[in-house]
Parts: sequence; structure tokens; C-alpha cells
Amino acid sequence: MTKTKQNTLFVGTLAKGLRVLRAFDETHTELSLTELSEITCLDKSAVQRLANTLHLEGMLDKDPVTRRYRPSHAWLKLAYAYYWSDPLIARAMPKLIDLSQRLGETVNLAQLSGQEIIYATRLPSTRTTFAASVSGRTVPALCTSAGQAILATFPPEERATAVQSWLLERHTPQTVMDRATIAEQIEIVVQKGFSITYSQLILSEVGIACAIRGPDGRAWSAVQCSVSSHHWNDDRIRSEILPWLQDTANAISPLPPKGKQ
Amino acid sequence: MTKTKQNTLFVGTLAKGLRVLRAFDETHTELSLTELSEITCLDKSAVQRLANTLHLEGMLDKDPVTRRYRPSHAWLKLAYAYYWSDPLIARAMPKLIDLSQRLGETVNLAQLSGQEIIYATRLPSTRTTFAASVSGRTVPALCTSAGQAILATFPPEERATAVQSWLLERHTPQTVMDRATIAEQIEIVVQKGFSITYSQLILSEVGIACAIRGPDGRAWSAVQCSVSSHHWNDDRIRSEILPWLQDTANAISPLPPKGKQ
DNA sequence: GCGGAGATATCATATAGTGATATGCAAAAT
DNA sequence: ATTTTGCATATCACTATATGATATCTCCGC
Repeated sequence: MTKTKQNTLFVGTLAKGLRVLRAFDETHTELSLTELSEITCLDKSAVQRLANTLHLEGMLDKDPVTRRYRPSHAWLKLAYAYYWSDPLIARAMPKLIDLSQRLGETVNLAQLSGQEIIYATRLPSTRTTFAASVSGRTVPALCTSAGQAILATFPPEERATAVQSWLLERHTPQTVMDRATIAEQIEIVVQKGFSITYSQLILSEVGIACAIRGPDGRAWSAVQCSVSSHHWNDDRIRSEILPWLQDTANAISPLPPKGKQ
Repeated sequence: MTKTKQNTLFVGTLAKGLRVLRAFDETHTELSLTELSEITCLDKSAVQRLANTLHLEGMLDKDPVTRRYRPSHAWLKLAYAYYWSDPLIARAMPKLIDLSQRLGETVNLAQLSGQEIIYATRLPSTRTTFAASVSGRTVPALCTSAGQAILATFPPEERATAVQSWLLERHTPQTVMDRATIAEQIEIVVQKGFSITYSQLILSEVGIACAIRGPDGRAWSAVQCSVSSHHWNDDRIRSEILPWLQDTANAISPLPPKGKQ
């Protein structure tokens, strides 16, 4: 209902079902029918049917006693299918493993997804927050070293509009919320070829990122490394981490020439 | 169509949409409309509408030139939601990171999902196959060290029927396909409290697993470690890996007493 | 420039999903 | 114990919505 996308090629019922799936997130880890109904803004009855269907199809687990629904293992299987479908992952993975071994620090593969960065794979090497140890997290691109590294490969005008309009989100007291400052930072990234951010997502966490450029020089992903500022000063980061990070990013870079065969 | 689940609480359209999502896997990484139609056994028109809807809703990417569909980043976001929803993951993750650091070898968290094991989190420490480096892979439980470790915590009758009836799948020439042999192996696991398998999924790969038991002694998950038999002999595995593995599994074990509060 | 495969668009039809309402169940409140 | 409340589950008549056959359009190989 609400204002369904008129089109006849659009199956509203399926869209509603997806609303139910997407109702689950960090804060909504298990939901009752009425909660689902509230979150999705769908009719109670509709949610009942949709959730039931998702349950029968193995997409939702249902607690037999509380009657609440939870994501099922099928959600992980979908991620597995994604990993196979994205050629970058296959190319990057062995190199990321090497890098993580060499540095002994957390290494991530970040991809641009709209205005956000999604951490497609994570190789945590250190106790950290839960959010930083599992893949699939999304964060506004402007707030992250990876996002800035990627944006720095964009043509100046696109870069400018991105810095002007893209989503921002405060995660720590230190999170930079001023777009002018971010613009400056990114210009520096353009010069240096890498990006470093401090305490943007977690306090005293340093993010270092190098873009993975396509043949046209433009990047959609980045190799990123997170370390603690208590253990690493700027000099050591630049001398002991950056070179390897850069090498890894470059090694992943060349995209296949798109040949049909 | 076909033989839709009669029930009025079942929304066929949604189920069909899910069929489209699940058409993607290791071998089907990007699909055209006609391919989707073949795989899902759905009408061409139906697939057209469903795929289009999934695309508009951001669940499928569409190559503007080849017109083929691919899984989108949303699939990773779903996995992220799963990770938050499963309390075991949050409890296990820091301990798995520690373990992976200590051993310097690949560490996995495996969960029982039907007759299969699903690798919910992976911390690869060594170059390995792609399938073994990304999470979400499922493998028949009987073929894996983790599956055997879990089954060994089941009451004898259930164990027996599982060994008799559950799915088997050959992955290497060495994969044990004889149920009697598997039964024997699992009885040994019951005695020893851990499971070791050789070359079952990949040649010269050794899998070592310890079950994560619930308060009732029964397990649904296991901590698993994969090493190369070229680098590790039995003695070293038992003395240098097993103790830590066991400790980690035990440390994760105690499930919260299920109190409402 | 032709032929064919596959993607896109259209449309009349009835099936399949809708949402209001009613019943059932269990835990919290009195 | 009894009542109340909050949710889950079930039912049903209606029509909006998905259906699938058909037609058109577009791109590639020959």
C-alpha cells in the first residue's frame, strides 16, 4: 500500500517480504509479529503471513516458546553466494591474508556502496569491538579512511558533490562532522595516495587505507588496516604498515580486461 | 504453481522471490532472466517481474550492458544482521581471535544447520582455497571434524540415525563415504572429546574440532582448526593445537541460563 | 542486412494476497 | 483466583494484484 511503485513490473508482495527481512539489524536481533508490523509499517495480518512464509522457507528461525523470529543460517549462505559473485573478493582474499599475516594487525577489504562503505571481508588480528570483527557492516564513506581513499580517486567535481551531500554520522566525539575539513583531508589523500584517520569510528583507533584502482584509475574499493594509536605512532605506521598496504592494494588493482571469454 | 503450500498463511509470491535469490551460488554467480527462469522453474514473465523488483529494492545488481543480475551488497548486510542476532557469535568472536593469534593457523566457528555444518566465521591464517576463506559455506556434517565433534555430543540413538541417514558428499578421493566407518570415528570422538579428520574436504588438510556444549551437554557448534598435514604431524597437533582449541571451546560453552531478564 | 536469442512491454483474466474481525493463549495485574 | 492485557493464531468475503500468453524491441553474430 502506502505508495507502491505503480509499475506492473513491480511485485509489491515481494517488496514487502524484503521489508520484513531488512527489519533485522544491530539493534533488532529478534522480533515479534507486532514489532515487525511496527518497524515495517505493514499490516499485522500481512506481517503474519510474510513472516510465516519466510519461516517455512527457512529464511527466519522461530523461537517455539517466545514466538519471536530471528535471522536464519540462510542469511550467511546468501553472503557466501555474494562472495563468489564478486570477482574482486576472490582476487583480493589471498593477498589480504598475506598482508594480515605480515602486519599482525586487522585488515579489511572495503567497498563503496552508495554513500557508504561496506566492509566486505575482515581479518581481525586483535580484540576489537564486535561491529569491527564481522563483515557486512556499513558506515558513511566520508567518515572512514577507506571512503576517503576511494573518493580521492574520483574526478574533482564528483568528489566535491560527494563531500557536500553524502551522509555523515557521528560515532565518537572526535568524528569530523565538518564538510570543509573533510574536503581538505581528501585533497591531502589525493596528493599522498593514501588515507589516515584517527578516532573516527572508535576512540584511539587509527584507520589507514589505500584505494584499489581500476584500469581507468578510479577506485570502488580499498584495502584498509586498523590499529590502536596506543601501540602505533605515526612514524611507525608510515614505515611499517603503509608500504605493505600500498603493495597489497596495487597487487589487487588490475581489473580483468572485461573480455567476454 | 507446481505444488504451492496450499495454506492461506503462505504467500507464494514471496516464496518465488526467494527462489530467485537462492538461484545464485558458487557456480551461478551472475544470471540472465532466461537462466533464472530455468533454475527456478518459474515462468519467464514471473522471473522478469521478480528480478526487476529485487533490483529496484537493491537486492540484485544489474549489469547495464549484459542485462545479467548479480547479488548485491545487501546480501552482506543481511549476514551482518545475522551476526548480531546470534548470541554465540558475539561470545565466541574475541576468543576465536585470540586462538587464531596464538596458533597462527586457520580457525573457524562451525554451526550445525540441518544435516550440514555452516562455517559462520572464519579466521584464515594461511593461503587456502577460496571456499575455505569466506564464511557461509555449508558442508555435510558427517564429512567434517566439526560435524563429528557436534554429533558426538548427541544421545546414542540420535547419533545413530544421523550417521545412517544424513547427507554425504565426496570432496576428495579420501572422503569417507562409508557410514560404518564414520560411526566408528564418531565413537572415538565420544571417548576422546575431540575430532580429527584428514583430507576430507581438501587434500592434505587436517581438521581438528572441539564441540561447544550447552548446559545440557549437547552441542550445536564447534571450534574448528584447519592445518596442513605437511607442516603438522599428529604429535604436534595434539600437543600444540588441541589444548588451546579445547580451552577456547570450553570458554565459549556456558550458554546464558536463558533467564527472561 | 538478415536471423535469432533474449530482454522488455502490454493486457485481459482469475487467482492469490488483503485487512477487518474473531478466537485462543499465557503472563501480568488486581 | 479472577480479570485484564498483549499477542499470536485463525477465518473469510472482496478485489486488488500477480499471472502468463503474446507482441515488440534490441542487440550480436553471420
